[in-house]
Amino acid sequence: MRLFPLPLLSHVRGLVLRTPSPRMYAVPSLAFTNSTVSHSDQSKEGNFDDVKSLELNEVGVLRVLTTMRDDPYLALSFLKRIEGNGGLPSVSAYAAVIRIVCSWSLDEKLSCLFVGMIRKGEEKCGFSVVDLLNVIGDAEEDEKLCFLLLSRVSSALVKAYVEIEMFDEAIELFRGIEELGWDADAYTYVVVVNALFRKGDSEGVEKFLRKLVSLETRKHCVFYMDLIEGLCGNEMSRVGYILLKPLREANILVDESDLAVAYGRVIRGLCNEMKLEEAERALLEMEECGIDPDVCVYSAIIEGHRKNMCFSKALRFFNNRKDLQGKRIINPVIASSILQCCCQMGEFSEALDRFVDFRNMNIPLDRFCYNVAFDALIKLGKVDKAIELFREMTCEGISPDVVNYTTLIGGCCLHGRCVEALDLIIEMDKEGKPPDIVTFNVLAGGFARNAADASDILKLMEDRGVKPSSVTHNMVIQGLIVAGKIKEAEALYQEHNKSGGNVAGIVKGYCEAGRLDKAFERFIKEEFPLPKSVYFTLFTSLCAAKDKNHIDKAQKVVERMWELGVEPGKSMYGKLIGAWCRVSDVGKAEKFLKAMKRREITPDLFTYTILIKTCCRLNKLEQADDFFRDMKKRGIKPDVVTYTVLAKNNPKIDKDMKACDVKPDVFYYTTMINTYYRLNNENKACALVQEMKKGGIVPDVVTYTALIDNYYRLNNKKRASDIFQEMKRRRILPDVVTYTVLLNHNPELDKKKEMKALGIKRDVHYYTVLIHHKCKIGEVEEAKRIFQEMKESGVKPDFVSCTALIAGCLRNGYVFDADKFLQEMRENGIEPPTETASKSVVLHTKSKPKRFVSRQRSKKPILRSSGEVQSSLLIS
DNA sequence: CTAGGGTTAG
Repeated sequence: MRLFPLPLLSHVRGLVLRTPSPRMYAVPSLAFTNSTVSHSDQSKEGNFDDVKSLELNEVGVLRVLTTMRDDPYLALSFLKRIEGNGGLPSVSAYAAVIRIVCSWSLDEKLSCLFVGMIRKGEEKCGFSVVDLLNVIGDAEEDEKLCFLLLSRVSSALVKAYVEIEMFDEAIELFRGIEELGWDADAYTYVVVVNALFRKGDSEGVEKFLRKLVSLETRKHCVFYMDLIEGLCGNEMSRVGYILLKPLREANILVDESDLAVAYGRVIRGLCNEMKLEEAERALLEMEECGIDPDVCVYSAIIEGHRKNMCFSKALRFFNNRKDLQGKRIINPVIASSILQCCCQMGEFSEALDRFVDFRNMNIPLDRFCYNVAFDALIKLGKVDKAIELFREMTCEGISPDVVNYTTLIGGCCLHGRCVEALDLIIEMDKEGKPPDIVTFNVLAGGFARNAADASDILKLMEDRGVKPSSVTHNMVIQGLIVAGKIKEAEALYQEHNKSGGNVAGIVKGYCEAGRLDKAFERFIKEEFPLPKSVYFTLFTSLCAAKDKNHIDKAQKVVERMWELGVEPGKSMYGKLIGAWCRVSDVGKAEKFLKAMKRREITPDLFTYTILIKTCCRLNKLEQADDFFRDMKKRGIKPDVVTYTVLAKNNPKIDKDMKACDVKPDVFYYTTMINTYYRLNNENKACALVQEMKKGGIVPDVVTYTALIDNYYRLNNKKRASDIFQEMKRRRILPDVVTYTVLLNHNPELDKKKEMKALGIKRDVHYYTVLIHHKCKIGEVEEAKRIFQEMKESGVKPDFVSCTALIAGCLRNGYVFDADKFLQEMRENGIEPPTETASKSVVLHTKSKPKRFVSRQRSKKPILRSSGEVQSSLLIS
């Protein structure tokens, strides 16, 4: 942790204003005679080489140092040089240098000096730190000056101790300073808090802070502002946050704007440290005190969530803030964060809608916002619109920069519009914003993947003096493979792979082209370590695949990295185990886990949680328990997520969780409550609802939906609809699942309009309930129509929905339709059902593919074969 | 280098 520099503090204290010239090693030989040195002599000649031979006596050294009063760097190097030559500067020499350095406010240098001294040790120095302080003190006659000097020196010493992690010494020394009534500045306090913090002494921190705001030791407002700045600038925003409340209550920050600044700083600090929950809490607190947060606070929180990959949290925050909806205070920074969130979630149309909204609200938008917007258009395949928007931006007076152009050029290339891409390059030249290497790389790669001649672009680059790099070649090679031009890719590879960096393009190209086996084949042949991104791309593609064969290969990638001594990223282990879990092969996962342990790699919380979840899903409860014990044994503390997974099968785990001081949240309670209802223990479930509310945890849509579902299951329609009303009263909007539950228990009530009004799209679950119901009451035509409607609205049928329809057709004698849909299902390679919801189906469909094949081959009348299918499908 | 949790359908 770096404590320096603290620019604001230095500034406030009026430091660093006088900066001596950084002249370091030009040193006069005259210094070694006992005569006085004049400044004009200093640069004349020589160095300190004669120090050893000269046997400078103490008086001599001191006298020389006196002449260096105006040049602290010179004094420092003089001292260093004496030491370097095996000399032993006296305590007085040190004292003299320190006084010089101090008078120039070079606090950092001072600390360095102390660090060196402490490292060297008392023995080797010939004096102790206390000796030194005494000498320094004695040499200053003016009491007031002495006071100041010692304060500053001890502060630097405290800092030095912290820097070499001698926390106790630092704290002790600081207490000494306090007792003597010396004046330590805010910066020193920051250092001491840092020491306590790093020692893990949270009680000490609190005590320290309490004292700091107590009446006897109260300081000036500026001090506290500096303190907060220092804490937040050094990753101790939490401490800064703790400080706010007492400061406010003791009315120390009288000026409201100071309080606003302090809160703002703490919130921004918390966001930087990714402590978003606390940041939001601080924001609430701030508002409760009647302080208006400024726009930077909002953008910090939104951007913090985004960087944390919590996109929906960012959006939720934005949507729920009234003042942000009041449009008044949205600035381009917030706007671009929000747009980017949408894009990173893959919601490109949403991003565009919001962009348009922003624009209609007359919010000033900058080229960052525009860039996200036309990138979104490109991702949606609307290149023309993207170009249009690009032009509009220019009309709005924002002239595009190289990045804007590059985005657009990449977009053109991605959609096969190389000519336009090239036109844009020409335009860039005309506008005096010549393309850089990134632009050219994008263009060359884009040409290649569109089967255009990328070598033209390479030539163009050369002519321009932009030298193609290995990145360029990789992008072209990758593009060629994507375009299916394997031979050309290989040729280019042969030509440029001298440094060995271009397999990347080959492997990535095959990955992108979906030819994972080919990619793996090339990869495994390489004898030498590859760039990390290659391992990662290949590994990720293999992991994402559905069959075990590919996951096996993903594992080989990791093993290869081990062999070659390339450190796989931490996340790769967890991802691989996650992949094995996804295909329900806990055996393989466990085997790999053992290999990890042999390498002394401890699986992390995520990994254990995935394993436990999978075991629970597969009903291997003892094994889940084994993992649970194992993680505890290894000192990995299960968190609320782990407990949620366990609670699904074993609600009694609640005791253990509370014993471990893990706080339940709304997810956890929802699971628990649901589990107890399923176990027919309504009392316990109700008790939990109360406990949750008492604990200040607010039930959300999911909780309410679960409650509604469970009361319908208990045949208590009244209670179910009461809960639905309560939910509405609390302004918690139902979602598609809520409506699915309602529909499932009241199949006649398709609340199509109501949903539309709320902007809720019907999903595959919802349609399935509809289809199933229509089939059940014999309205197969209607079911077919709904199935069609579903497809037309862009909702992909899945295994369950198809099965429902086919079964319904068969049951009602629509044999031809059943066959038609069956075939359609096969053609679409319908994904197998996922997760627990369809566990029973998985079990029953294991033998299904065979039957499908035999049916196809036999070409016998549909009736018979459908009968076969029927037997496997109609198990309820 | 975006890995883990809650509610719904046959």
